[in-house]
Amino acid sequence: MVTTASAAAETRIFQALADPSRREIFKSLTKGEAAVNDLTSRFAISQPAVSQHLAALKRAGLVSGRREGRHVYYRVEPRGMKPLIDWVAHYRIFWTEHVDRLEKLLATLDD
Amino acid sequence: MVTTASAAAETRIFQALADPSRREIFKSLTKGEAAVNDLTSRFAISQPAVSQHLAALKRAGLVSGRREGRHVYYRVEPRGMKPLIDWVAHYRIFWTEHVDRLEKLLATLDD
DNA sequence: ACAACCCATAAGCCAGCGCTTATATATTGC
DNA sequence: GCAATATATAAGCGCTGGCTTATGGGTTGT
Repeated sequence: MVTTASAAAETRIFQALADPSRREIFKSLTKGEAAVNDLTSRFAISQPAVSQHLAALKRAGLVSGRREGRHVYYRVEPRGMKPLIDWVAHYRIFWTEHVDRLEKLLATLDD
Repeated sequence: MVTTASAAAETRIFQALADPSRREIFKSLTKGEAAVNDLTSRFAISQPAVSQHLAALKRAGLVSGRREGRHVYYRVEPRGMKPLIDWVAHYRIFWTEHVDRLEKLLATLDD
C-alpha cells in the first residue's frame, strides 16, 4: 500500500467525517463561526469531547480556530474540502456514466 | 445526537472510505470487475483481509458481489456513491461561494 | 492579585478496527 | 466420492477512537 501525501489527506478527511458528532459540529459551523462553548451547549457531549472533535477537524484541514480573548472561535475552512471534492469528482464521472446508462436501460425495459 | 437513516448511511460510507486499503480496492474495482483472488494478488494483505474490506464496502453500498462458480466477482455499485455525492454537493455550494470570494479578494490585493 | 471563565490537554476506560492464522463452506474436475 | 480451489467466517491480538473526569494554562473583570 503506497501512501502518498494526498492519500494521507484523504484519510484524515474521510476519517474526520466518519463520526456523526463531527459531521454535526461541522454542519453547525457552516452556519457561522462559533466558540467552543457555543458548540458544547448545542450538543450532548462534554466540552473536552467538543475540543477533541474540533482538533480532528482541524488536523483534516476542515476548520480553523481563532483566539479572541478567552474564546476560541472556530470556522469552516472551505479550501479544506478540496481533497474530498477532488476525490468525489474523480469518481463522479464514473458514477454518472454508469447510472445514466442504467437508467436508460430501465426506461427501455419499461416499454 | 439524533441519528437519522441517511446519517447512518453517510457514516458507513465515510467510515468505509477512511481506510486507505479500502479506497485502493475500490479504485481497483472501478477499472473493472474482479474476483477476491485477483484483488488479493494485487495487494500485500491476506485473502481474509480483502474479504473483510469487501464486506465493509458492501455494507456501505459501494460494491456488490456476484457468485460465478467458485469465484465471487465484485464490482462498484455506482448508485452507492449517491449519499456521498449529495453530502459533498450540499457543502460544495458553501465551498465555491467562499473560495470564489477569497480568490477575488486575493486578486484585488495583487493590484 | 484573585476569582471566574474558557479552552486544551492528560489519563483512563471500553468498544471497535484491521490484521493475522485457523477453520468452515461452497464449488469444481477427476 | 475426493482432492483442489475460492471465499467467508471465527478467534485472537495490538492499536486506535471517542468518551469521561481531572487538571493545567491563558484571559478577563474587579
